[in-house]
Amino acid sequence: MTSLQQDKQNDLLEDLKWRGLIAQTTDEAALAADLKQPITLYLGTDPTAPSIHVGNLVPLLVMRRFQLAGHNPILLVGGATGLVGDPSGRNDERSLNDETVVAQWVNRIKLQLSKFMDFETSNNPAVMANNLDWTAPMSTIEFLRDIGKHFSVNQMLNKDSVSSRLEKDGISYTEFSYQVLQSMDYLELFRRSNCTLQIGGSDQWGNITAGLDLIRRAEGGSAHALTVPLLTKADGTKFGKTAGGSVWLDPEMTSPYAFFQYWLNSDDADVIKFIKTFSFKSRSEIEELEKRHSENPGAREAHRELARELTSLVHSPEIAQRVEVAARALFGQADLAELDEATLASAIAELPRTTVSSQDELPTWVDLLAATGVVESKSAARRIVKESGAYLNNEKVPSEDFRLEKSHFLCGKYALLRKGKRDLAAVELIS
RNA sequence: GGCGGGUUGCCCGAGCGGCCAAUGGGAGGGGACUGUAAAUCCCCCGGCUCUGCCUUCGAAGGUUCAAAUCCUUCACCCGCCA
Repeated sequence: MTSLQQDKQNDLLEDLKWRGLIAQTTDEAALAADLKQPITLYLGTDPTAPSIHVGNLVPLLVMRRFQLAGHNPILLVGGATGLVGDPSGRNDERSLNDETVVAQWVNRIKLQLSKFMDFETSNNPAVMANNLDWTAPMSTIEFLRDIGKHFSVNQMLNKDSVSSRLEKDGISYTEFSYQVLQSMDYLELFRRSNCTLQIGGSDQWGNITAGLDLIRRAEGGSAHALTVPLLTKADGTKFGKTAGGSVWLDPEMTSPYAFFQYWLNSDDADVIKFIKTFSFKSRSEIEELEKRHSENPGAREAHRELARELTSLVHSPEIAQRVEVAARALFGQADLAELDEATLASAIAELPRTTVSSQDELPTWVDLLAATGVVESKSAARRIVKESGAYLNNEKVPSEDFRLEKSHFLCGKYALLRKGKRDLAAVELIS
């Protein structure tokens, strides 16, 4: 090993700590010692939706930091556990998803996860795994004799994810068993790949340590756990959620424009924490940004950097560039009439939009806004006008029955609808 | 299997025959102030062909001039007993 690599590995835990990315670990000194050599570690993600969201990104990027430091990452997708449902962090029973649906989600999520890790490097390429591969073939008898025998129900009941549910509406046997399945994964990867570290969100602590117990009982082996804190926001609302739901990585589910805007609109009080969590900038770069941010938060330099870096990472640098230019063009400062058609077209491409035919009588502003899907109903659109939050090409819409005219279309083609300060949509006029 | 309690709008939760599109809180939305922040204050928050009309209070029937509110059946959830 080169001395450079050695430095990197020694710095890893320190760097994670500084970034606030460690909630809990098993014996930290022992972990630090083990990390002096490349180790194999894994992160599991269950397919509970067709896409992962920004919350899933937190431990995923920690995995990336481990790979950059020379360790061997295994990304596990929960083809089996996703069929069962993790009770952790939930106060009610999940509804079961259809097997074929979960299988589709597994494939989509694999694809998404793979973007964040290097599978090609000769040193320590990332590996993908699916726990369905070893869970599905196992018989009930094997499960009960070889695995179940190592679990004490008393201990299982004491896990927070179970006990909190027992105090409320109860828990099914299915979800109660979840911790056993996840433990089997860790055991399997320990045996197969000498995987000795599992990473997860802090709600996974119970499931991970259950795995450590299983490894000890079944193999007499020892391994580590490292959890990442649940990311919180200063205003107490959930990280990664907007009015419309989660912020997804799939561009069909959350447009890159909306993705960029999510970060750009971060609370001042959160932005540095987010940068530490997600950014691959160096410590000194981040400290410099933090200084500039506290001197002049209104300039939003840190916000902008965060939005750029993450949109580049998740989508692409080209897309990041495009949505930023679009936002600049559309956000008020510039006179819309002065934008050339190409700029306008590419900016509008990022927005929710609808089309109207120039043959027909042009609809009202209310009808059009509803058609773009920015509001749920025409009543909602009317309310916006009534409350004077409605704009057409940055000019206030005067009345509920305000109808568009041909002259409103910039370059003869596009009209920009706005609801409130920052919710934009577009109308395209087609012949 | 028996007995009891419950199922109300995005969430929590009042209402318990007419005054109910349904109190209150949270979330969400618009405005003012700002910086496409936060906090604060004001307003809104089922739908529509919108001074009126239509559809909602687990589902389906019924009683009544009138039901979220009463009755019947069904479904699901929770508790206690077997």
